[in-house]
Amino acid sequence: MPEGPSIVILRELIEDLKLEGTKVLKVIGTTELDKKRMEGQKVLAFKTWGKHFLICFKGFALRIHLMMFGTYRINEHKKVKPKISFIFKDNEINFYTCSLQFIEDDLDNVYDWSADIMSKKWDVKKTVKRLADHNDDLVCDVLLNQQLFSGSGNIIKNEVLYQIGVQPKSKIKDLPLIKLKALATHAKSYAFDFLKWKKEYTLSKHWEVYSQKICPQKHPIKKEDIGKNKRISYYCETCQKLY
DNA sequence: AAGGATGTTGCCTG
DNA sequence: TCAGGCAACATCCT
Repeated sequence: MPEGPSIVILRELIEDLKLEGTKVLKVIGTTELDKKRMEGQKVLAFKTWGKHFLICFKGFALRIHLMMFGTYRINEHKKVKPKISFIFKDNEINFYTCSLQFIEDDLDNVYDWSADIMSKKWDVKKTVKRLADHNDDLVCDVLLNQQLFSGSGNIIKNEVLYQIGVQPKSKIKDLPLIKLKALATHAKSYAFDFLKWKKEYTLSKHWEVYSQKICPQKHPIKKEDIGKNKRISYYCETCQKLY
């Protein structure tokens, strides 16, 4: 379900309901969090930061993270009980298998909005500069680093590395500047292609390496657990260079 | 139809 | 003491 673009789709769907400024009438669900706290409160805004979906109330916000298996339903529900459900006058929003957390601080203190690849504030030049602090990191790890590429996940990581012709095990310090720029540029452009394809239900048709057995050039694809978190990297040893 | 995976946290161990 | 490893969470597609 969730890489940054999927969360943007969720936000857009909810924005269409025009619920900002209206009150939550009831909050139910299996979560242990204080649901009463949100009842009768006006939603000031729905925001996203990378994979985080944020419901803003006066003085606090609820952070919803769909993790690996999270789902939601808008004005529908699944058979299983929701983790949390927001009942409005004419609408209901249900979230399943997600991680929930209240944020008490001002969101501007908590989040660097410019780190979100889906944000207008996200910037190639600035990201390339920031990469200088990650010289010893593998390129596959920086693409999962939510402080640098917030919203990027394993699909975006693998597809971007194929697009720029770089193997996941390459270290940042070994990449020529042009590849660092390509890394940042393609991360952003692929995230927006992801958004477009996801809306068309054609995302998986566009995968060139992720979950594939051969690359577009008909070479075999390697599948290997690489990096700090041992996430799966799919890559082509021929089309992608090891620096 | 069993196995794997779009993610993150926090505990345990050496 | 701290970094690394790994379980836990829980669902759906292949």
